[in-house]
Parts: sequence; structure tokens; C-alpha cells
Amino acid sequence: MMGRGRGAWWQDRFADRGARITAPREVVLEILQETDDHVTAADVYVKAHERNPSIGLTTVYRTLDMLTQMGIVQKFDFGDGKARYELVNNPGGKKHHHHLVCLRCKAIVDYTEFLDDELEFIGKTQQRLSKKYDFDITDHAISFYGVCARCR
Amino acid sequence: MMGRGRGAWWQDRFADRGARITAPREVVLEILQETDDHVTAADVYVKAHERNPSIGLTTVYRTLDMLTQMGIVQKFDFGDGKARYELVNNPGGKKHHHHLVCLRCKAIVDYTEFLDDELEFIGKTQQRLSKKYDFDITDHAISFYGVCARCR
DNA sequence: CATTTAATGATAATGGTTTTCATTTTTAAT
DNA sequence: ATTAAAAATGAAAACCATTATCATTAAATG
Repeated sequence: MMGRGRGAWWQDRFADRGARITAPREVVLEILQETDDHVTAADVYVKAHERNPSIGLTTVYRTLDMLTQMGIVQKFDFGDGKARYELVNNPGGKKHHHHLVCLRCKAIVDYTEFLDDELEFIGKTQQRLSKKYDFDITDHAISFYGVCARCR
Repeated sequence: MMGRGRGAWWQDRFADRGARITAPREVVLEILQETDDHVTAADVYVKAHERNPSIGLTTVYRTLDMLTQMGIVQKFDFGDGKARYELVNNPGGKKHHHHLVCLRCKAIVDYTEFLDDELEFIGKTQQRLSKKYDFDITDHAISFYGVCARCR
């Protein structure tokens, strides 16, 4: 139903990198796929620990970091002292979106509108940057900052 | 030469907010204007302390935070555990730019190219978002993520 | 099965950032 | 000016998310 064999879509990416598919890593991926929020490492840890009490916080951090480096997860910092994580491509989950951040109360609005123009612009820019700086670009993030109605 | 009276461009913004123009704040602004880097709070503190040893680290943090909320400074987190700050509009300083981040070594490339297309896209999107979500948008950030040549 | 390598988890340590609180400075009022 | 009220400051302590350490366990390899 997805990918080759009976593995999930991300398993091939692990293989390419020589990373082992372990129980804790599977649990973390599961959890990320089930949520639509920007979760913190602690959030993931709590849920992971419920399913498998042997999973430690350290491993959650390490796994999230690995996934970030692989481009499977995107790491954000909205300014409240905790990093947030979310799947880059969540099949059947939340779709591509960007963020609108209130500089006062740190509220986050996820917007999915107006992405048609973006597609063209990002595509072209990514290609140019990629070539000029010899980067293997896998992702991007756009954030707008301002003050929300309630804080004004 | 700039703004009204003999004040710097940011003084009016302070007045509007009822924020006082104090010596430590002036020093922090000076320092930010003199650099083209993404400085950490500690960086600013060291320089500020040189000019006026009575300035404390706490005040530097508080000032940077205030400036961020006012939209005068942009705060970044590139994933190395320290927040970075830079002036949004630095007259005579570094020009508008965005970032290309290596997910492995966390190297940052500031790019200033290809901003013509951006101008149009960002302008339109900002206006739409502003209206739809009732946000007073003052700034934006675009980041591309990938793996640099050396890490590949 | 044996061996090597990777991954894990409990704990301790780290360190950037924030809180606390007494003091000082600035502004507004008298 | 003098005084009273409010804002800003700084030293030190507290916080807390994240990372390093290291002994143990699990997985891949031949």
C-alpha cells in the first residue's frame, strides 16, 4: 500500500542512511503521524512512554534530531523556549503550511492559503540557491511576524 | 539627518510604546547597528559591557526581547542552542536577506540574491494574510534547509 | 554462534534564559 | 526644585530544555 514491501514510507530513507529501524523510532514516527500540532520533545516523550514505558526522553530527543537532519521532520522555535517538531510530509495528515507568529503573545496561526504563488516562487528560488551555493535543499519555511488583534 | 529632532530613527517607536530611552538601550541599539552578523545575547553583552561596565546581561536580554516584540529586531534560532538577533532594517548596514541552513553542520548562508521575485510574492501574501487573520504584519523570514557540499 | 557496531536509557551535567528583588533612574505631579 | 509614582536596572539565584556520559542491550554481519 505504500513504498516497497510492507514497510512504511520512511523506512527506505532509514535504509539509505544506514539507520536501524527500532521500536522506539517506530513509536516516535507513529506519534508524529497521528498529530497535527507542533509538538515538543516532551509531548512526544509522554505519548511514547505511554505506549512503551521503556522509551527514554534521551532517545526521543535523539530520534527527533535524526529525523530533522534527514529532512523528515522540521524543527521550529517560536520563541517560547521549547523546540517544536512536525512531520514535513504527513500523508493523510496536515498539509503544507506556514506560520504567522504574534510577537507579543507568541500565538501561532498555521495558514495553508495562498500557496499557489508560493509554489512557483519557492521552486525557482530553491533551484537557483541550490545551484549557486551547492546545497542539497530539501525544505523551506516561511514565517510572517506581527501583532495579532488581541494584542493590539 | 534622521527622523525628527536629533533622535535616531528608532526613538519615535519607543515613544509610541511608552518605552524610555535609556543608556543601556542606546548602547544595545548602537551595537546592533554596527554589526552585520547574527549576534547572540552574550555577544551583545560583551560589547555593551566594554562601553559601559555597569550594563548587565539581564538588561541585554530584556532589551533584545523588547526590540523583538517591537519588530525592530528579528530573533532566530538556527539550532545551536543560542538565539541570534539582528536588526530588521539597518540603515547603512546589511541589506535584506534570508537564510540557507545546513541541517548537518548548522552552517548558515545569508543570501541576498533573487529577492525581486520575493518582493512581489511576499507583498501580496502579507497583504492577504494581514486581512484574513487580522494581523499587523511587520516582518517575515524565509529559510531553506538542506545539506551543504562539505557535509555530503 | 561469535563479533562488531549501533542504539538505548538512567543519570548527571550543561548552559542559555528567566525570575527575583532590592536599588536606581526617569517621569510626572506638586 | 521636591516629591511621589512608575519604570528600568543589575546581581544573584533559579529554571529547565537539551546534551553528554557511560554502562547495557539490541541488531547486523560473516
